[in-house]
Amino acid sequence: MNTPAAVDTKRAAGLPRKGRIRQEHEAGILRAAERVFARAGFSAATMNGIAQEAGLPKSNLHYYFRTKQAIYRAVLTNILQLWLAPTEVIRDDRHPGDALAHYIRAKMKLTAERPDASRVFANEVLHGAPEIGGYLRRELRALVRDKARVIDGWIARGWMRPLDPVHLFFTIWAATQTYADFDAQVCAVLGRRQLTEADFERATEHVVSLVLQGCGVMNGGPGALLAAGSPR
Amino acid sequence: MNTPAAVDTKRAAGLPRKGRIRQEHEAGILRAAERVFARAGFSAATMNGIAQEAGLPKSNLHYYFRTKQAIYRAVLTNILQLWLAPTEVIRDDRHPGDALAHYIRAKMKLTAERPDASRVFANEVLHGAPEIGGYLRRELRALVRDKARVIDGWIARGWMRPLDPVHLFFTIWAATQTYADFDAQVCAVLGRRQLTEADFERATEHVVSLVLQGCGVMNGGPGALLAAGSPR
DNA sequence: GTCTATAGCCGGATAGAC
DNA sequence: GTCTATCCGGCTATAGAC
Repeated sequence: MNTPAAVDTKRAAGLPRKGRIRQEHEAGILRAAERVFARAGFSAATMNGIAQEAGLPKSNLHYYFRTKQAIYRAVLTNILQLWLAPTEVIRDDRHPGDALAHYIRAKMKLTAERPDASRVFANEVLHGAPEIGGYLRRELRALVRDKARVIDGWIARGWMRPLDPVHLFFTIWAATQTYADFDAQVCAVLGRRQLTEADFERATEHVVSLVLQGCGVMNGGPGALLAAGSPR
Repeated sequence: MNTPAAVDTKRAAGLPRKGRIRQEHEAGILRAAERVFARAGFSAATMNGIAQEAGLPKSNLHYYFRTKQAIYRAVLTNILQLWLAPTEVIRDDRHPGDALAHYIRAKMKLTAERPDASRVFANEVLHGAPEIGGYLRRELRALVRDKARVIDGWIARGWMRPLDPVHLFFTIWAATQTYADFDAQVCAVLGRRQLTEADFERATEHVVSLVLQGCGVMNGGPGALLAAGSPR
């Protein structure tokens, strides 16, 4: 929605080209909105709250986006692109120990760096994905089907034990995103006020080693993994 | 809040004993509220919606619970008890392959049978656990500490590989509850309108085998586990 | 204990001056 | 393009008849 491509589409349709100010304000609004939606969810989030977070008067928001829902949709569109990019490393010219470890690390990095994005997405799906349901049924489903075929290839070559690749994705998504979405619970149990970088490193190595060993692959790239799985 | 103990407390404090009608209506309201809060979250849920779901006029709700928040808290209290009960099987007179498999199956059974409870809990934690944060920091944290000690004992006896028991809990919770909380995403990817019993069985065996193998234990009780590792 | 009517507030959206 | 003032609908909560 904010990409050059989208701008060109609008221009082709005869709408005015976006000025620099407009682009900057729209981006600022979306950043603010992501924070507010993450904290409050869609309905408890207020235009006032977003406006304050963005440092603009409320009615200015309505100038750039017609409705609150339009802002929400734009935020989700940004997130979806971010979310699926890491799957790129899952390709059948790679070894699963390498590819899966990279994938999990990339997902966990996103979780650590963009927790608000994760929470907005979680909230949307938790309430039935009213806005992005179609996207999930089309693009996400097709993507998972492709990647599942790659994993089936690895299994056929004996590089990992037989398992259901689709459920493997569910588990990886859940295990990584829980550190953003359920942050409050994780902090409560760990006795932290907020998660440190060290916490995230520990969490990452935990998930990587559990999943790799769970899949029956144990050479996870540059050494780091074996530390966790050595005995036994 | 609805237990006999709570009633007695109130009586001791001089408040009127709960009549049968009152108990039934309160229970009906809480059941309805769980569904509505699960679908909409706290703020988008309306007293009107809960009243309709419960088959009562709106103002009747205010007779039994002073505020919407009071209903919400009562719903959460019920859920918390439900949620922690399955940890009971994690005791050091059991073998991890047995105990962990039972625990995961119990959690997944709850997820399948009480998805709304899971979603209300998820929504609460996702938004920073404003109501149950104290409970999580005290009771949940203490419980996890105890159970982590049990798992450390299993590791010391060589019954499973060394890993961080606390993060293991995070992973198990995430991997099981995702089938309720992210139900919309799971359905979209699987191409289902809603998850069948067979889907849940498959998911359960997937999580059990991934976690047990990931923990380096492979004798999971009465045989059932090994089936999951067979070809698809 | 139940229900109707309504008070009172809040938030999204808009009109229109600058 | 920006901002103030305001409308309007919907929500929680309560008052008070039955």
